[in-house]
Formats: sequence, C-alpha cells, structure tokens
Amino acid sequence: MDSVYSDIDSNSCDFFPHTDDEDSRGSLRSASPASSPDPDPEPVQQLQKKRRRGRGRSDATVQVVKKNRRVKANDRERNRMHNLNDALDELRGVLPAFPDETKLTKIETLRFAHNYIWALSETIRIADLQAGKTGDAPLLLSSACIAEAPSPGSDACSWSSSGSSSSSSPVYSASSPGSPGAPEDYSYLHQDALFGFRSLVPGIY
DNA sequence: TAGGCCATCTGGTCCT
DNA sequence: AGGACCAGATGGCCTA
Repeated sequence: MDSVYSDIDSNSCDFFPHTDDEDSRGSLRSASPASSPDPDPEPVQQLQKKRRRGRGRSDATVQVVKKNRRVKANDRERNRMHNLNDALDELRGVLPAFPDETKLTKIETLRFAHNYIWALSETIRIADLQAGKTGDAPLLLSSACIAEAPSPGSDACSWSSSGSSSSSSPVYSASSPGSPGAPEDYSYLHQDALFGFRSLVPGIY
C-alpha cells in the first residue's frame, strides 16, 4: 500500500508529505489547471469519519477507490517511463561514444541515432554505387558494417570522410528511415554525424 | 541565478 | 472497466 509512496520518497521526489492524493495534488498544483477546484481538501480519515454514517457505499469509499486507481496508474506510468529510459540507454550503448564520455541527453540520443542511421545508410549507398562501378562486392562488406555497427571505440567499420563527402545533399526521404519533421534543418547535422561527434552536440539543436 | 534536463504526478483520450 | 499513451505541470538537481 505505502510502497508506492516509499518509492517516491526514495526517488527524491518529495511530493507527498501526506498521502491523500487529491490533497497532495491540491497542495502541489495550486496553480495547475488540472487541479480540482476544491477549495479546502480534507484528509481521507476525516472524510471517512464524517461520511461513515451515510449509505453503504459512501463517498469516502468512492474516493478510496479512486485513489487506489490513481496510485496504480502512477505506478504503471512510472514503470512505463522507466522502460522508455531503459530503451534509451540501450540506444546510447549502441551509438558511438563521445570522446569526453558525456552522456547524451534524451533528445540528443534520438537525434544522434537518427543521424547515425542516416550516415550508415549513406555509407551503404555509396559503397553500392562504387561496387557497381568496380565490380567488387562491397555489399557484403557494407552489410557487415551494419551488423557490426561501430561500437564505442571500435572502428570495425570506420567511415572515411572521403566517401561520404559526396553526399552533401540530404537525400532525406530516400535514405532516411524515418520521416523527419524538418529535413532542411538536419542537412548539416548529417555531415557532423559523419565527420565529428564532438561537433554534433553544439549543432544538434 | 537562470536555464536545461529530468522524474514524477495527473487528467484526458484511445484502445482492448 | 482497465490499461496504455500522451501532454501539461511541477519541483529538484546541475551547470554556466
């Protein structure tokens, strides 16, 4: 029952010095439009005392049910966000690391991953183009590059700037796996993703 | 101290 | 009905 709140406390979120959820919401979000307009929230115990002599299913009972539902929903939401963060951490682990080991923020991770995928796609595309000219079979090589995408520190598939420099135009819709909101804003970032991680961060926004 | 990032709560909406 | 998803609000922490 109190595990949720103890969890909250352990996460340094001192939301609830007391446990009534409507009450806490009111105290926390006095200016929030989402907060109920209830002028003087009462502790649940007082409500229960006051309304216990009513009919079988009192308002207090309804409130307790609501509260339990809210607590469960909060718990699910917390777990959901934790899962999301775990996935984000996995994504960080796959992406090449920055030399200074600064942890990418969420938005940086997503944008860098986007650029990284784009860069890999460009690498494959260019390699395939060159293979078409020379008759080599670099398609296998490029596939291997994808399979062993450069982990932090490994340059099993180091991309050279010479090849990728020819892809100055952001062939976005063609090579981008996703559909970016504003492709024109990203065109130069792809260059950064190819040529320098460090320069990516200032330009990431 | 302001601004950025983050975790959490919350109510609404959609889906099963 | 209950769960998942989403966006807004809020407060804490950290850094320039």
